[in-house]
Amino acid sequence: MARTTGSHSDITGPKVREAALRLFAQNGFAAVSMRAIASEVGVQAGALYNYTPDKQTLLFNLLCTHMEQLLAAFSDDTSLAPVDRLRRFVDFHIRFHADRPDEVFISYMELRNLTPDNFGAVEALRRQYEDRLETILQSGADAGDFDIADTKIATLAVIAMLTGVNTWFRVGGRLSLDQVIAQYWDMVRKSVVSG
Amino acid sequence: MARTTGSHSDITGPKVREAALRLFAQNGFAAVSMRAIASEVGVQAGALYNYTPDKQTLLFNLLCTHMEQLLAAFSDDTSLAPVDRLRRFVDFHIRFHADRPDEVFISYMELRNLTPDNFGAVEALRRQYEDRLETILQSGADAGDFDIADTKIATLAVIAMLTGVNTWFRVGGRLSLDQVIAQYWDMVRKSVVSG
DNA sequence: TTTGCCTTTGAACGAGCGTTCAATTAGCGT
DNA sequence: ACGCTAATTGAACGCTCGTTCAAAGGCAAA
Repeated sequence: MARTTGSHSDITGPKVREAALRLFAQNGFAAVSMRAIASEVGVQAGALYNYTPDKQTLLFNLLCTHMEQLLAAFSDDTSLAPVDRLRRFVDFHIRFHADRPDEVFISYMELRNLTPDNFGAVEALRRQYEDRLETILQSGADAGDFDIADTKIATLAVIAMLTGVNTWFRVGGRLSLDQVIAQYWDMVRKSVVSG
Repeated sequence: MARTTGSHSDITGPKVREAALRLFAQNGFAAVSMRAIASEVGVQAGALYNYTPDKQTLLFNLLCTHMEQLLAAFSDDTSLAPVDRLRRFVDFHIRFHADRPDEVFISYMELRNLTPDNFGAVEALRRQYEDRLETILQSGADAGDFDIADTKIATLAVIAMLTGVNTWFRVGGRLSLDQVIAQYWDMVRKSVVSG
């Protein structure tokens, strides 16, 4: 049985993941050494291997956890009108991603550093998230509320547009998050509603 | 005077840049060794240093060249109506980027591997390109053709949406490039025109 | 106080890294 | 045919990499 009181494991474990997340986001997976992560945590490199079998798995767990939290955090409300479901999605997506810039960054930048198996697992989670939006767009198209030539393309277009916020938005900048969300919602709504 | 006929320099030089571009796009700058590039070209690693002072400059030149070609390739026609100028921009952006997936990829993924000076230079070029679009949006807003709360945000939103095409579009896929452009133009137009 | 396990250290491993450079090759101008 | 020089080789430099592991440390239970 693992020790609880006085165990460093419960402290060091999260610190390892936090340091890896920050450093991967800042410098890129390939450019961050295990020694650099260990130094950030305050231990020697060898100690990291109590918390991850290897560097690859460390990255994979960060990406997987992020995607799972993303999926768990959004719940569609199919009783609403499609336009309101879409509004909720836009609001959620921008807020959730603005809260987690590092996780979002590595989720887009470090996919190629995953082994094929790990990449497949993360891709499947991402596709699940995209499907949530596509379902909303399809509902609106079926109801005649939306005018969309191809819902798959519209899904990817909207997500790309919304996720782009993360490349420039900073808390305390010229615009508040609410202002940003308002404008993006205006653009997204107009881009899909029937003309 | 450099030799021309029979000189390997004129052959090896471009081959080095092409190999570096492909490998950087495929595996990431940090994960590609000079020996890997040399092997792709068919020379030893030392020979690369006839064509670049170092690995960093090799990356910088690829990004710089790409941005300069992008700026040189698009010319706005201010005599057209704003909506037509915007249509031309959307068409150009998607086509130009779809033609150069590797260049676009490294231009977004490898910015952080540039030294601060080199990063600044590439960023300045990128901002120039963004300004081209913002000018168009501003003209349309001034003329009352567009309804845009903040032209800077709209600029970034549109570019993010359009550049997102590169993450999934493949020649020979379900949709032709013309079909893709048509739908993106429809969405972009609706997202900015007066409602 | 002793026992026993969890945690960490610190050294070591083989490998690969970017870069340099003297020596060699090979082809053009003469 | 020869000399010149651009182009390339191949070895070497010092360094960092991910990972392993025997040894040591430290805390809880007995």
